[in-house]
Amino acid sequence: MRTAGRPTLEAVARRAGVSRATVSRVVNGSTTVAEEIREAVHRAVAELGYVPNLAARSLVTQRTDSIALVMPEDANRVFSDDQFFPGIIRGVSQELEAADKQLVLMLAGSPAGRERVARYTTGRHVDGVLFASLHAADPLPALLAQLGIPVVCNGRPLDGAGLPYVDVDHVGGVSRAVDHLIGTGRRRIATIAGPSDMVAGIERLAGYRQTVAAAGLSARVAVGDFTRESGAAAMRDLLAQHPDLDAVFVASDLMAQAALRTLREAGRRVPDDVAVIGFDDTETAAYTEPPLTTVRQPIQEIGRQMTRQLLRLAAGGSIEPALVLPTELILRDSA
Amino acid sequence: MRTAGRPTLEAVARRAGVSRATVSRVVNGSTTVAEEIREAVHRAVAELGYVPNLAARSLVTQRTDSIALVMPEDANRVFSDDQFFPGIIRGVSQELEAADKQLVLMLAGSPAGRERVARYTTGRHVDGVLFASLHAADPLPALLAQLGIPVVCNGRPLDGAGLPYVDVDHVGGVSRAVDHLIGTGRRRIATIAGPSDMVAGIERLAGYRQTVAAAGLSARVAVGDFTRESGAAAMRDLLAQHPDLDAVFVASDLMAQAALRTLREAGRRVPDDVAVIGFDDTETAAYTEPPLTTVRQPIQEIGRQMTRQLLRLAAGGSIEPALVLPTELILRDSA
DNA sequence: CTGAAAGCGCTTACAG
DNA sequence: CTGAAAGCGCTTACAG
Repeated sequence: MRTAGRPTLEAVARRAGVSRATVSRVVNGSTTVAEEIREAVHRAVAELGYVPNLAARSLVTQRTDSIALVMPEDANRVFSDDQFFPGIIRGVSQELEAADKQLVLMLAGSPAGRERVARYTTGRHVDGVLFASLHAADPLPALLAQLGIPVVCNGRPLDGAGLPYVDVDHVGGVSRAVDHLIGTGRRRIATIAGPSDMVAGIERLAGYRQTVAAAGLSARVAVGDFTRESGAAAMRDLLAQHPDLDAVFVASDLMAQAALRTLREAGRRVPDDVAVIGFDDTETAAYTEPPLTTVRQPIQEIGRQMTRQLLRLAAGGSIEPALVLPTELILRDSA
Repeated sequence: MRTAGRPTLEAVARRAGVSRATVSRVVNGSTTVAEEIREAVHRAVAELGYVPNLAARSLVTQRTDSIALVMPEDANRVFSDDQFFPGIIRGVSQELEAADKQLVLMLAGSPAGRERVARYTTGRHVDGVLFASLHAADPLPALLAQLGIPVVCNGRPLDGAGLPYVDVDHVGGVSRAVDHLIGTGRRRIATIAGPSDMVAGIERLAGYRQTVAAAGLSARVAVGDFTRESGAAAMRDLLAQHPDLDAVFVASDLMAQAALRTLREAGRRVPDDVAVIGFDDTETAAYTEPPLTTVRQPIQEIGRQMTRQLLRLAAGGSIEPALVLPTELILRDSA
């Protein structure tokens, strides 16, 4: 690729008849430059089509004006039609756009991917790192934080390292859902839980357990991994083991959609025979058959808040160690 | 943020008792370094936890090892549960990961967003630019190409600038779909087209028109913009204007899903009263009610091919100006 | 308010 | 095979 044509600060300075320092000041919006000089510089910039070389700027400012969003997941999971990660990306983009920063997206499902993330982020190529999800006690976030890189996680980190995070009120949402099932007369309430190595899986299951227990009901649990296939398999298991169930709380909309289909195939009517409640309130929920009652979590807002926290941190400010966003029960036809 | 702790090449050189040049060679895998010196350097790197500063490297190499994926769309469109963009992102990520490059994601739905993209990409912060979609005769890709920045587009650019692109065989796919409808006895075949400022919208409509015309049938057209809401509205229009229709080819799965629901609400049975065929074959298609017959396009493969082309271009190689991937009719229950 | 100069952390001809 | 030196394109104290 050519470097040839691209004008540098130097060229602008010559053209405007000023020093490089002055051009730099004007380009960076310093107000201490005389009006007419500023105009001359702007003219030269326009005439030459000057655009600052960001690598050079980064080298001296030690800032890159970009941040990384790490998704420690399989590409399959991230870009199935699960709306979770896209929602996070969208929230992050919005805040970043407002702050005029760039988004570097990093998938890190494989060991090689994690290696790349570590290398890249510790290489100071970004001003901070956002983790879109976390599995088990992933050491990477704490490692980065230790190297002085600002880090914010989605979901409370399970390693207890005290990193800042944004999360939602899983337990409150689930218990409202289960209470709704109980309140409408259901007594044999099962759950399809999320993965047990993720805080979302753990907490939603805990919410279910404590709510059924509080009502004196027994728990019936099958476990999925938030994918549709796992939801269908879990629903089949539940039907086999607890053929008398009359309701199921499913820890994600996608798994719930699969559960609805499995129930239909098994000849169970929803909600007449079995009531179903999901979790997420992604767009899919309104288009299932029947439309899905679900616990809404503000996915996009999670992305936005994480980003705000990170930018504050990167700017040297201090932030609250945890932000917990509310959840809400959305009633449709499935329960 | 601190610069303090981070070791530089200089530090490694001192520790290993060699020059910076030598360290640089070892770090970059040059083979012309004596075995024992190389080992000493590696040891020093490990002991110090040295990671190259990428901005400094970029400044001299004029490469950034990252590429931008631009989505000139509303965030709404990109991250609704339309699987199109996520599929592209996924394909791009995979190829980039293999090439050890970074992905910078840029939404550019708004004028301000487009401005940012122009500034950022012309600022040489990336080695090349991928356009995930294009509207009307967008001048941005040609502008970048003119500045010497490698560009590859998804879909044939409508400005006729001759930029390299990757696309799918829209017309072939659609005509197979419409022929299938005709072959199964449908005669009053409508279409819900995509946006008329996008090549995918234009070509799929053209494929529909020429196939019904070839069969001596008349066209019934409503236009959507690939979102579900637009699909529902278009379906209502079609029912109002052509209550006798017995089939509809819908230019995207998401619009088709909405059309299915609208038909159901209108009391039409699918496929008995009205046959429906979509386009995309995203995961959603298998989960609609009834499961959707659709034209599959290899979305992820589009992303991969675009990326390969771009990397070749960025490496100074030459590429084919156009790559057209095949489409395939997937039969399910809706037609 | 403006400029000369140093320096950010690398890579790469060029000698030897 | 290795090192001294120049240079990539910026920003920022420091003087004046």
